[in-house]
Amino acid sequence: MPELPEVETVRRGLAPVMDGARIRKVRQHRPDLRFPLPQNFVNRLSGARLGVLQRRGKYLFSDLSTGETLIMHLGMTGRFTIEDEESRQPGRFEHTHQANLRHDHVVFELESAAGAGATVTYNDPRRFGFMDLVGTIALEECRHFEGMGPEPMGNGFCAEAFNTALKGRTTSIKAALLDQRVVAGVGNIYACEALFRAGVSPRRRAASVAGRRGERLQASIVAVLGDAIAAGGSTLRDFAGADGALGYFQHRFDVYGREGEPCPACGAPVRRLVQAGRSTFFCGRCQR
DNA sequence: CGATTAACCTGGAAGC
DNA sequence: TGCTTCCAGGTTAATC
Repeated sequence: MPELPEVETVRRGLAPVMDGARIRKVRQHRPDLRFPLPQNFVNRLSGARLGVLQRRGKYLFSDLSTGETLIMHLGMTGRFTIEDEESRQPGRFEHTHQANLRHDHVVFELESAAGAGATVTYNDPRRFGFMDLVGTIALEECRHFEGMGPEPMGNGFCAEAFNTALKGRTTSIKAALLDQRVVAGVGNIYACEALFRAGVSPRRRAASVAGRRGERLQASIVAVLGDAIAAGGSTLRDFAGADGALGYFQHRFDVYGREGEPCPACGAPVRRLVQAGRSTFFCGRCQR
């Protein structure tokens, strides 16, 4: 469920206990998530020291002292909980409402450089998330990262590159934004929000956006993601931000989930349509 | 070849 | 109350 801002918020929440920590033990409660967990997953992790937790698109990853890299994806409903082992107190990265324990699939028991213990639990009811171990040397070419588009908050994402990626595409601009090869990390919510901010119709052919509209849309993507990250990541349904507070950025969505409500810019009712099997929310008057 | 659709799962909300 | 239907922030194999 989480898109780039939420994954970045998760990264920031986990980093204090994961960066540089040693993995004492891993508990694996089932053989698979979306995919089978790697062979000997527990043994390949146990005893390893974690590097710095990083993010690429909607993926989290951390190098290990073993020469492998742990890659994690949250799917739609994946989330992490931190518990402080010594005090038995939930950490600041606790869900607002109790997660169903039967969906706690992987538990990392960690020990910081200072010797403090912490438990990081991965919970995922729908199991669309996954974890993988790949050789660190071949990380860029691994099946998860190969072909992924530029990081929207990085130097590689500029209007020129964005327009180039859109040229020749006959699919809708909405569907193109969801294609991780065009730009990494944008999902259904922020695709809708970026299109609204840019005043671009979600039904427009992607190729027809290249140009002035593409420049505006590229800037809108950066702006809306930046706002969401600054707000601590949006929260919706079963996802809680790093501080556990629900209802953060969700109140600031201009069009997503607001079918029938007035457009914040012109007052016309926000409309909903289905594209590529996903709901699109937009203003038919502001977005052309 | 690119573009769309169906499928993977569970749980919560809405409708009857 | 209980049952049914629809919907959900993602990805990808299968199909058009």
